[in-house]
Amino acid sequence: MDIDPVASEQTNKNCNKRRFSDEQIKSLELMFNSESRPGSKTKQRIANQLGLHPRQVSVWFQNRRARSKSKQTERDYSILKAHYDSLASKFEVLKKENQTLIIEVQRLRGLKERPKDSTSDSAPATCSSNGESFSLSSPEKLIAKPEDYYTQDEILCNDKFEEFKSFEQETNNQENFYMIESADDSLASSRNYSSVEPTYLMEHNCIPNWWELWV
Amino acid sequence: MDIDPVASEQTNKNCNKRRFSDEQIKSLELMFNSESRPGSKTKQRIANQLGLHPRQVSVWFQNRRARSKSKQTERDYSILKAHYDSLASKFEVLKKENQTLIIEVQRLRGLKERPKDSTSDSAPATCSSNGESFSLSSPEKLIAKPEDYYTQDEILCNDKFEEFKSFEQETNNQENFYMIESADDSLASSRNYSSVEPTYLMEHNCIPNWWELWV
DNA sequence: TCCTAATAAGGGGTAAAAAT
DNA sequence: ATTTTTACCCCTTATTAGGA
Repeated sequence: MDIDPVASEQTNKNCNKRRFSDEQIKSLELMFNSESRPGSKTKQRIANQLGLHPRQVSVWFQNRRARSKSKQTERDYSILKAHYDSLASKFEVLKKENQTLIIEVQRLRGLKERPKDSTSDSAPATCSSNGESFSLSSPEKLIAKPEDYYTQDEILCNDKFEEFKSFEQETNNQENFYMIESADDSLASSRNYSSVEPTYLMEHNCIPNWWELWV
Repeated sequence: MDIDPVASEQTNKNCNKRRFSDEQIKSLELMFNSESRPGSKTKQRIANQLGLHPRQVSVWFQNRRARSKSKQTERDYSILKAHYDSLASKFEVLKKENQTLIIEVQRLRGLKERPKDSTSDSAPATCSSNGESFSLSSPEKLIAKPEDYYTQDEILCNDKFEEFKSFEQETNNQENFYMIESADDSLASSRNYSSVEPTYLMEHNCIPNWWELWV
């Protein structure tokens, strides 16, 4: 009833899902690169060339387009993530500079109002080198800044993404570094780090991940 | 050798591509919500309940998991984008504050060294509003950033990034505003602040970011 | 009638359990 | 210890429903 046997060596009658040969795939990919949406006649030509039904060629291009699109979503993610990381880095730099400026302002004000003071030697208190102390909690404590909160918040989220997007992990120990400052309850959701399933999907672990909770 | 148990491999006589009924789908979805990877016996039970081959149930769950995973990527994207936006907004706030601080420092220094100065008359002179370059070079020029390497070639071809780009661009205006004060690095980079020792700020631009260390 | 989105199913590859 | 079975992943082919 269905498929005509025109160009089919393989019985296409039943849903024989034989993969196309490597050459066929190669040619199709080549055509796809030059034109992802060929017209009917082009498809017909391709079909004749490769010994496929025009219908198969059509379907192949459709599927190929869909595949391309879905792959692009992943690429979008990593690009956006790169931008996020970059921005986070800049954020940190800016924050440190901000701290420096605050200290400088204090120093200058001290100079202005008092002859000299040793308030400026408190500069590099917590923002020392190594990675863990990154999220130094509010170095601007000198002058109460309303922005103090966003450090942990942002960084934590960033790490969450690191966690659940990395395909191979094995490094579950770095959670400590933000746990240090997450002593308060505001980060209760971090319990999920232990259940983030590194291998593609959740295993027998039936705990839903945090991002699944609001679908 | 053949598999008699539940999930018999018996090829469906014909490729019944009929979609499952809405009821079947509904039940399956319900089961999936409670358990995305049912065991054989569960699948058998479901199959019996819904009048499907165990094989079909198995396949359905597999496909459903795959679907879930790919949707997850999209959700990750929007979550990440939300975080990006949030961080960007905080970045802007911080930047404005930074500018205020710079002006204040200038004012204080002016007070100290000269009787008076009008350094605070910086107006948004150059609000360039041209379009597409997301990786506009500016916002962080005040401190040389190694992350500037991501250039627009990765960005183009992304329709998803349209909003993203436009946001970046819209935040650009204030950057220019800020740049006025920091056109030369004499003020912007805290390097010149004599009292505070800010070398830790920008000496190691090429150090990988802390979150890159364990990706 | 073209398309896209969703989806059922085939088939290869693989890891771990079960059987030899 | 090896082979076989089983279950699952990934990717693919094909079908169906619906939109412009």
